[in-house]
Amino acid sequence: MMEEGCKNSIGEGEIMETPERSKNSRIASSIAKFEDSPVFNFLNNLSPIKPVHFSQTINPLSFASLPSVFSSPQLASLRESRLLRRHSLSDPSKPEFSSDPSTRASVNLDEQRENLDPNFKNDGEPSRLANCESSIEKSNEDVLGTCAALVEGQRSVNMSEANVDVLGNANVNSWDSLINDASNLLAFESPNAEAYNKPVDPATAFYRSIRNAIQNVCGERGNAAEDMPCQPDGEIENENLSGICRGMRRRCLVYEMAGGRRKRVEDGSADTPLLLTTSGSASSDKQTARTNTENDCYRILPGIGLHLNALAATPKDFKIFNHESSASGRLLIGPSSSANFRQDLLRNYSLERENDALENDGFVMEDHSWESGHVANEDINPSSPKKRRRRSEQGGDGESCKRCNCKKSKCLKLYCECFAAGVYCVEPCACIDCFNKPIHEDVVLATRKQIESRNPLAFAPKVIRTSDSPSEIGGDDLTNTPASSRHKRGCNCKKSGCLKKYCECYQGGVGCSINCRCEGCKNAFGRKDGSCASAAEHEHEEDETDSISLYNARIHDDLDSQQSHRSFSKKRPPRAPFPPIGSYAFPPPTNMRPRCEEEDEMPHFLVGGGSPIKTSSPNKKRVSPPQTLPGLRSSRKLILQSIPSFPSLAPSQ
DNA sequence: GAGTTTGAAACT
DNA sequence: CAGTTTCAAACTC
Repeated sequence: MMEEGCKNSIGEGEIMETPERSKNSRIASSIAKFEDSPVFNFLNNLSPIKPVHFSQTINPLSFASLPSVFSSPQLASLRESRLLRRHSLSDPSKPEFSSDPSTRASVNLDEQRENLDPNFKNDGEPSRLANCESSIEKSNEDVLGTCAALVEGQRSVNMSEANVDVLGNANVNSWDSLINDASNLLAFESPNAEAYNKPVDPATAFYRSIRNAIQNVCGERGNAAEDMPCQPDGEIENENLSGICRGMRRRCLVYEMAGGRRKRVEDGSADTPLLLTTSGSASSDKQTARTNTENDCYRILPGIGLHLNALAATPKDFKIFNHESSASGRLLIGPSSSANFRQDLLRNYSLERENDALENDGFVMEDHSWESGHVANEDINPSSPKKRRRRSEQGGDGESCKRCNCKKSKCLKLYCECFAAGVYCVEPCACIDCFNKPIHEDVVLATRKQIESRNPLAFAPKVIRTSDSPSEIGGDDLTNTPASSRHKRGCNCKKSGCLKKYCECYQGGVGCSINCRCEGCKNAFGRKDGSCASAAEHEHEEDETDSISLYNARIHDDLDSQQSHRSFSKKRPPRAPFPPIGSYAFPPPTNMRPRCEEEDEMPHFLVGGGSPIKTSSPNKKRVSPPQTLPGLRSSRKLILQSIPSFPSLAPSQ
């Protein structure tokens, strides 16, 4: 059907070309004859091409980051110019200029097929092409498998180096090499003629190896591989990989959503890489259909652990993050765009794999890295309709991305959620005079450094796990309750009763502790005085006894699985490294350790002595969030992921 | 959408 | 360290 559709499409394409040559009556006449031919009619009756299929075919890895690549300014302009070129040659009324993406995709498909096989049009051998496409797809799968092996290998490395800075040299080398490979895979599809033609650099070598593999599969096509679908358009300007990387820089913090699907525990999702997805422009992103599905979104995880600042955005949006949205574009603050790019490649690759797992098993363990209390909060405090409305107002599917509205801080203070979360502001932000943008990277980094000099933990997660010190827990079965996590500094609420999101503890989904200086604490997650929830909450609690039991059970299960997973090299790699954040002055000074679920262990420098963290659990009994499973999951997430990783801070603590 | 409330962050 | 101011999110109307 594909080949037929293609044939049909091409036939139409030729027809469509005719108006341009209307001056040539001879040609017009030929075309008229062709249109009247039975073959033409037959072709016309064939089903249209499914552009998506082709898109997937040429996107073997389906990296979620691809969209970003294509949405990068450079490439966007390239695409634009390409469109313009075609436009100048054809009648705007033709399908290829249709606003209908599918139509356009079809045309592009034709065009790419022509590139793929210059003889396609003339010799009319669609079946051969189809075979080749199929083979290419198969080859791509092989490539994907290879990449999977690479990633898996890297995971193993990371597993064995669980406590080693992911950005450490050893890993960096390994990751670099791996990601370079992935980058090359990406280059495979990039319109980057220069990168393609550049001889002998490792990236090119890898790319060519892929090309050769595909060529082998499509052997009969001879040198067709030289004209792969990814073959850059002739008009495309030369761009090196770094250029692509630049296009990848816009990233979204992915805020997972409470209602997200539950990931399979067995797959070690606990260490799901931080899936900081690239977002790119929505339109182009949609072409990477699979990676842009809702399924993907919920697995994309923010890279900031439980930093409350970032967390705040989670409940705020409470929607499955849709990295497809350009509105949600988010660029992590960091000096190395290429590093970010590579990390994204891996993250997105992991995402893809998770996707596969989901599709295959239909059950993927949910990573709640960010929902934590938010989920619960949202449920508990469903004042959210308004919030949701507000968020939707702010940007549709990109809701899950943090957007600030800073007006005076220039987004260079912790007031700014974006800044505090370690991400650059993006278009959807309503900030004014924003300096939290890549172009002001120096300023951003300097400011962050300054803030950190004032408070080294300023960018550290605010909600931390305190269950690592059982002796200080006071017998509380911390592992069973959200109480095992605490706001590291405590809140200072006076009027909200710690029942609104003004309260960072509440917002973080944790109970107040003796660290808190709150007044009239009624925190549903646990009061400062350790008392139980209010009477009303008790009633609610009783109503949900079963839910709480289930909740506790789940927590146990999660913890158990978490424990067991740690010993498995099979486990996913630690959450992908948070892109280097130069401003994170933690030694090593220029790199912020990725906050990964792997590192749930609260660094003792935080748990132990110098930390203001309360390890004691004032609440023997914790009130389960007034929701059942969603809340439970969220709580679990909080426990599992609220662990910051700032080992380098240990000395100061 | 505008205005108010709130508490963290920043400042003194 | 405490008090005050600034700020932006959360919230209300």
